[in-house]
Amino acid sequence: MYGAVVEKTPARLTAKPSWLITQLAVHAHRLASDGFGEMGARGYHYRVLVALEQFGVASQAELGRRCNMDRSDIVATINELAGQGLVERTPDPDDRRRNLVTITTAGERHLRRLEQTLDRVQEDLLAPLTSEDRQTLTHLLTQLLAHHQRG
Amino acid sequence: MYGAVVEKTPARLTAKPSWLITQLAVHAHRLASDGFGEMGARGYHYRVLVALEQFGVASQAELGRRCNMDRSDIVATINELAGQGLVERTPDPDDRRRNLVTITTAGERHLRRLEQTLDRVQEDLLAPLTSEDRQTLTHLLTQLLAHHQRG
DNA sequence: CAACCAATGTTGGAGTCACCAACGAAAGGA
DNA sequence: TCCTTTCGTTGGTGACTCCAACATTGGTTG
Repeated sequence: MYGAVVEKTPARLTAKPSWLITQLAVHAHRLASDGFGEMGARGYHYRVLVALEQFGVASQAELGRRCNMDRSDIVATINELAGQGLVERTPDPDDRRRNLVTITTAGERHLRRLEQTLDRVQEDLLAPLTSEDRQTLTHLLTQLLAHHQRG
Repeated sequence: MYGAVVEKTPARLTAKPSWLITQLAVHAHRLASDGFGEMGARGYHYRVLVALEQFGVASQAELGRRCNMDRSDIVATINELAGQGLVERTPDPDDRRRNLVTITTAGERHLRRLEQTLDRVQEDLLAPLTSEDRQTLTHLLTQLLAHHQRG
């Protein structure tokens, strides 16, 4: 009984924060994708809906900046969301370059369901941590992210 | 002077650990990819080389388990590494299903350079944190990752 | 006003990473 | 011997990130 020899991944890897972060991101992404996928959505959809619900009508370029998404990816996302009747895209009368994107009531309803799914994901993701540890982790990550979004 | 109106991303997003982790992973990945890219490598190459150097000769399936990679992605990676003379692939005489993959001295040299690049990445990534905070973060992330790789 | 520059939406692509289904060959256990 | 598992391989898919180019429009400056 030597115990199952679960193949060990190199310590050189597991010691590196970049490894820990990216691998954990894989799990986070999988959890979220599974949940979103069940309702025909994906991460991009959620991001845009949240931004719309939080700040109201916005141009596509604004949405891109707020959600950390490329303009071209916004186009595709809005196409999909509009196709499902979750947002509406109308030309801005004050600036004919822009489109104004609004969330519909169906979109808000959809967002609420996505939100619930994502809350469960957070729970799963942080399951082994005490609430104090979760707070510490969130604080450290926030610090790091803030630093990298400016510099 | 209202200050630059840097478009704010929704608090609903920035409060979620899954958002923080995945966005930070984006930065980590970008930093690492930039460094690796300058020497014609990518993450998969590094992972495999580290595993080989740490545990010696291994079959492709073993490498996949150690590096958290799909068997099919191992094939492509070994093809590329072998094409550059960084690893060698030879059939296992004791098990004719397997290939034995060995790192070459050129591979070890290449790995050392990748390692240096990645060390700089860790520095960049964690720049704003004290060494104590870094330790805390590493500990928390390790806990989480361990949990999600079993369950 | 004219010339220039910046922003916007859009198209069409790229690369990385993760993952899946299927296959033949080979090994191992019942 | 059958049955199952493992292995390497091929050939995909999807999500996310990012880039280059273009025409249209807005704003600014000479």
